[in-house]
Parts: sequence; structure tokens; C-alpha cells
Amino acid sequence: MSSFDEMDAFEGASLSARAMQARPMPYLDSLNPAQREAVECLDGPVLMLAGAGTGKTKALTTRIVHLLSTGRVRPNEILSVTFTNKAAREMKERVGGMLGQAIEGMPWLGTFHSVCVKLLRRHAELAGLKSNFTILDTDDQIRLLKQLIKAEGIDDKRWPARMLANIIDDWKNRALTPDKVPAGDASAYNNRGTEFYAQYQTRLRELNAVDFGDLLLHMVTIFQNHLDVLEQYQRWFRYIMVDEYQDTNVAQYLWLRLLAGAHKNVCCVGDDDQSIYGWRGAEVGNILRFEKDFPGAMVVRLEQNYRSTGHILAAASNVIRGNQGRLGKELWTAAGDGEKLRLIGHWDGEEEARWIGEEIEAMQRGTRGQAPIGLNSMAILVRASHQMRAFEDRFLTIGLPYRVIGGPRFYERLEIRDAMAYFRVVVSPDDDLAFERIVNTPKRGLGDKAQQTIQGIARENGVSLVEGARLAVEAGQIKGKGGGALRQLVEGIARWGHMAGDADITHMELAEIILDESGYTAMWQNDKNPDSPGRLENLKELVKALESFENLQGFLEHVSLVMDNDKQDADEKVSIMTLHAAKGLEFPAVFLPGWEDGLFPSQRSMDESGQKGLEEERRLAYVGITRAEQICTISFAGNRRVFGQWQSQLPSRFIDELPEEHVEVLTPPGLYGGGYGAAAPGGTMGGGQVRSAIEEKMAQADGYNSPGWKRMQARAGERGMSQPKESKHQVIDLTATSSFTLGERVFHQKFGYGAITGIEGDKLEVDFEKAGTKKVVARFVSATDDVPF
DNA sequence: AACCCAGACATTTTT
DNA sequence: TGTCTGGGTT
Repeated sequence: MSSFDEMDAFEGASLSARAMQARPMPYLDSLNPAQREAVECLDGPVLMLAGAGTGKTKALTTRIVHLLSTGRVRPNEILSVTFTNKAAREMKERVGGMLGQAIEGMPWLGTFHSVCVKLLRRHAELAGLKSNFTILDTDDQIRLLKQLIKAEGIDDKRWPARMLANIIDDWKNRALTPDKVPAGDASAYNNRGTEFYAQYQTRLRELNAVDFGDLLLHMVTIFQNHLDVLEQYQRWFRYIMVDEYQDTNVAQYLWLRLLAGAHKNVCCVGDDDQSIYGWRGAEVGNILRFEKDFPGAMVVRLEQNYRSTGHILAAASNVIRGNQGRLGKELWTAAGDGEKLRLIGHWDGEEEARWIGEEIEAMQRGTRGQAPIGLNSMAILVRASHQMRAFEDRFLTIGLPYRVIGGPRFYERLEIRDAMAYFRVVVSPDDDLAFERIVNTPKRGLGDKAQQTIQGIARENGVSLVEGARLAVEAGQIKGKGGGALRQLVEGIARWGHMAGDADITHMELAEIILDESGYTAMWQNDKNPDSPGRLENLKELVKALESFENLQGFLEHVSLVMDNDKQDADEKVSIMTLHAAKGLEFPAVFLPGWEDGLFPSQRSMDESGQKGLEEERRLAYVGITRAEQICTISFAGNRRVFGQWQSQLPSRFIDELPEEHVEVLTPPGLYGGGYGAAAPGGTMGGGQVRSAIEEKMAQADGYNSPGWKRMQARAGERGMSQPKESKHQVIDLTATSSFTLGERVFHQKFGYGAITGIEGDKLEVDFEKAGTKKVVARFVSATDDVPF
């Protein structure tokens, strides 16, 4: 069936047309011409260049639906890869929704990694592994490398394991096995990088384990060395689709090329302007080269944007225009111009945070002359996570609810990893890494010496550490308190292992039993740290997460790849996140603070990667601006404290790239002589008309004295701490009632335990044990039953 | 094993 | 400036 038939379904009087009417394809009707072209071009290579907010996911999912409903392929013959679980989930849901039924049969829609795990479990022996191999995360990886480094007697202070891990990851991203590492890289890690890489791979094989990078690399190697296996999958995956193609690394690229090599029915979707993961091995070159890799490829550009206003798109386009070697796209919208971008400079970072806080409250109330905007519709996007702090502090004091997106993933948390190590030991007692992790957690009096004894016995007898520990206990080789505790642990592991086969106990009950009997839960219950309650919560959540799995084994196989962190709460909150974390999201109102040279674009990026680095930063700017639907506010500060030192900052060079006609320059508040320490007058700064507008606004601001800016800057430097403070006039709401009393002991989510030293309306002054004295809003603390100290 | 202090250090982090 | 790590101490 060709697309021709489908398009003419309602016009022609042919038999096929009438047949089509009997089975219409309404899903095509809601597509724009470009999307439709990309959806209907099913055979041969297709590159879908999808600009921000142009309905990429819609096109991609519709294409799958089209493939399926035209009956040309079965669901399990489509390979569709994404980078995140979230994206995969969303695609599954949308395809299912469009088909009007849950699709069980798309086993090959998933992340690169999850698809590779599935493949690798089938062919593990070709990589020297057993199919029940474990997947190590970064933490395990580093611990393992540390052991190797120590064994070689290398000073891991001078040559940190972390560094070696990065080097090895980098090689794996480039699909380089130890024997293929180019001579030019030989100097890596004190000239011994390759050697350690080889050792590490050997050790992984011994442990029947892989790291994230191996998932791809092993499959590429298998495909390269076993033509029969490759051909099998080339035949099986009749259609291939790739999301976020601009983010693929060399290994992923090779993997795809191998699989698509025969039929070339591959549809890659991406946007070269949104490639922001170069530092993780992503190669923009992959997408730029697509037409060379797949001659005769059909290239479709999705350029109609359904997200942002005209001003926002124009500004974003003008910024990204500064990059070389783009495939080129011009976003447009059928919607109106909307509001211009808003640009504002502040005296320092604190004032910036304060202003944004006020602005958010104003938008929320709708006092800016437009409809109120909910907090969920607003986001602050920063370049580096340390910038979040200023906002968190400020929002905590004014009682503005916020949520931080990103941060450590759920399964990366200490307590989750510990718990999982317990499960691993129970499920597979020869998992030495897991045993090492938990043998003395909680503390069992098994220090280095005891552990070395166990290691020694295990090695002598050629058995696992658990078995070695059992032998050590039997022989009475561990003295004192540790001996008894170890016996308990070893017996526990054996007992829990038996329970795993007991049909009367669910795996969730088993998990709880393991955590309780091992003393792990008690360890956190007895821990006085303010974050211990949270950790216990997480453990509960972990056990809950087990519900959707058959057994512990099944859980462990997938958890490291599947569990993510977006536990969404229903409350209205402003989102704070990095620009990287914001990719793929959209908000009616977006704040982009910290647009200062060195911070954004990041100095380090430019130092390490030069022009390439700068261009990636520019793409980050593009990503940031295009997250905004209605209102986009860019700001910078003239002074900022970095590592405790006050530094005067120059506005970001990207600000000069904003087109004046699409930007409105706001007047800074200037309560305390809101001067502008870095608005260097003069022509050397480059052609920003926007910049002169800023200078003008700065000059209008109270207390700004144009010729004196340099002196102000100098003084600011000298004074150090004596920066302008935020205004002290606090409105004390006498009507607000507080149920707290002076001296009462309270708990705060972020600051931990403390005692109330002052009450002003609904604001409390609390002397926290760990965090010092802070002013917080009463509803953010709770009374505790603990004895006041 | 718990504690304390000095010193290093300090982007982005889909899996 | 603050956080974290590792080494040294009790």
C-alpha cells in the first residue's frame, strides 16, 4: 500500500479508495504538511529535522501508528529507540492511545540501553558473559577501578579512579575496545590508561558484570564479529526509528548503522540546534552527516512551532544563527508575536533572586496586567546547579513553593543502592561487589582486616566472597564481635535465599524482611541526621516499586535502567532546573538568570572545547529560550559571589545576539543604588544595541553614576562582604497565627532539626543544628517529638 | 569505629 | 564560601 492510495482515499472511486474509507486514517488529518510527509514516507532513510516545539513526538508516534495500521509491519518488528525512559514511556502511551488499545507488542520500543540489555542477555556468551549479568552503575564502576588502581600500587590521589572512569567511558562512547584505543590516547592516565582499561574489562567479565557503556559496546562488537547475529536482527527490525538523533554517540551511531545497513528503513529524528551533550560523547556530526551516510535520504524539516510566541522564536533564531555548520531551520508560528523577551540586569545575584521571586509572585497574582499564571507554569532554568541555591534560599524565606528537577536519580541514592546490594547478594550470592558493599553496612565490626581475611579465604578456595565468609565463620577466623555479626549475616543471606523460593512469601515481604533482619532499616532509624527520615521514606518507596515486578530478580534486572525520579506531586510549585534538564519541556513563563560571560557561556566549556564549546553553549541558550511559551525573562548580575569571592561579571555575549526589536529592556529596581557594575561603556564590546539599551536603563536606575561604575566595581571588590544587602523592611503580618512557641524544637525538610529563636507572624527564626540560624516560613517546619536540646 | 580537622575543589549528567 | 574526602586521632 502506498501513501498515494491513502491520500486519495476520499477522492477516488477506486476499489482501494473505498476500502480505505472503510478503515480511515483520521490520525493523518491532524498533521501539518511537513509532519505528514515525514509520517507517510515509510521506506528508505528519513531525517526528520524537528525544531523545538514543532510536534516531533506527534510525528514520530503517528509514524509508528501508520506503520502498524497499514499492516505492513508487526509491532515487534519495529525498533524504536530513545534516550530516556520518560520519552520511551510517553511514546508507548501515545501510540497506545492512538491505536485505541494498549499495545503489548512493542518490545523494542525503549531506550538504547534497555534495548541493548535485552539483546545482550540473548547473546551474552558472545561477550564472555552469562545472560544473568549484572549492570554496574557509576559508583560500582569507580569502586572497582579503585581496587585495580590500589592493586597496582598507584597513588589514587594523584591519579583518581574517577578520572580513569571518565577516560574509559569516553573510549566506550567512541566504541573503542581496549585493543582499538588509538596510539594517540596512550598517554591517558599516566600512560597506563589502556592497560587499566583492559584489566577492568577482564575483571568485569570475571564478575559477570557490565557497565552502562558496555551495553552498547558489547552489542556493536557482537554485530561486527558475528555476521549471522547481525543479519538476524537486520531482518527482524524492519523499521527503525531514533529519537534525539543529535545526541547519539559513536557507539550508538555504529549500532544503528549496522542494524539499518541492509534495508535502510531508518527514520532519525532530531535537531542539530539542540545538541547539548557533546561533553558526554554525543556527536552532532552524526546528524550533520546523515545524508552522506544514507544517500538519497529524504530530509523533512518541521519548522512550524506550536509552543512559543513570535518574539520568542525570533530571538531564539537570531541567537542560534551565530553557529557554524548548521543544517538550518527557520521556526515560525501561526500564533501572534506575543510579548517581547524581557531583559534585566541586576546589581548582584541576590538581587536577581529577589527580583525573580517578586516577579513570580506578581505573575501568580496576575498583577502584571494579565491573567494569573500558576506556579506549575513557571520555571527557572540555570546553567549550573549551584546557581539554584540563591533561588532556593530566597524562596524558602518568602515561602514560595518550588521544586528542583534533576539532581541525583532515585536509584543512585545511597540507601537505595545499599538496599539493592542486599537484594543482589540474596538473589545471586556470588555477586562479590554487592557483598563488599553491604558486609559492613550497617557497621558489624568488620573492618579492613576482617574483609581481607574473607577475601583471602575466598581466593584460596576459588569461591565467592559470601562463601568465603561462610568458611571464615566456620573456621572461626574472624574474632570478636565481628565474628558473630558475620555469622548472622551469612546465615541471613542463606535464609533469605531460601525464602526467595518460598511461595508463601511475596517478594515485597521478602524485601522488608531482608532490610529489617539485616539491621539496615534500624541503622537509619537510629541515625539522627536530618535526612534519615527521608531515606527511610525512599526505602519504603523502593519496596513499593517492587510491586510491579514478578520477583526480586526481575526487579534487579531492570531497575538500574528503568527507575527514574520524577515523582510528581500535585502541589503548585515553581520549577528550578538546569538548562540540560529542561530539554524537551515547556513552560508558559521561563526565567533565564545568570547570563554572564564565564557563567553562561561557561568559561570551562570554552577553555576545554574552544569554538565547539561556545557553540554548544549557544545551543544551550537556544534550548533555554525555546522552552518559553509566553514570557521569557533573561537576566544577569553585575556582581556575583563565586567560591566565596566577589566577582564583577560581564553580561553574556549571547545577550548581544538577542535582536533588539524582539527584546524589552526592563529597569532594574535599584533600591540600594542598583548600579550596574559591569556595563562597560565604549565600543569594544561589540555591536549590541540591546547593550546600549541596558546601559541606558542602568543609568536611569536610582543611584547609578555612569562615570563611577569602575570605582563602584573596585569598591565592591574591596568591601568583600559589605555588598548591598536586601531590604530589611519585612511586612509583619500580625493576623497570621502561628502554632509555634519560642524554644520549640522543629524539623525542616532542608535544614533539619533546630529550635525556634524568634517568631514574626508566619515567619520563624530558627537556630538549626546543622544549618545555623535561618528565617523560614512557619508552614515549612513541623514540630518534633524529640526532647528539646 | 567514631570523630575531627585540613585541604582540595568547585559545569552540564538522558543510561 | 560550602562541601566533601581522606588521613589522622581517640
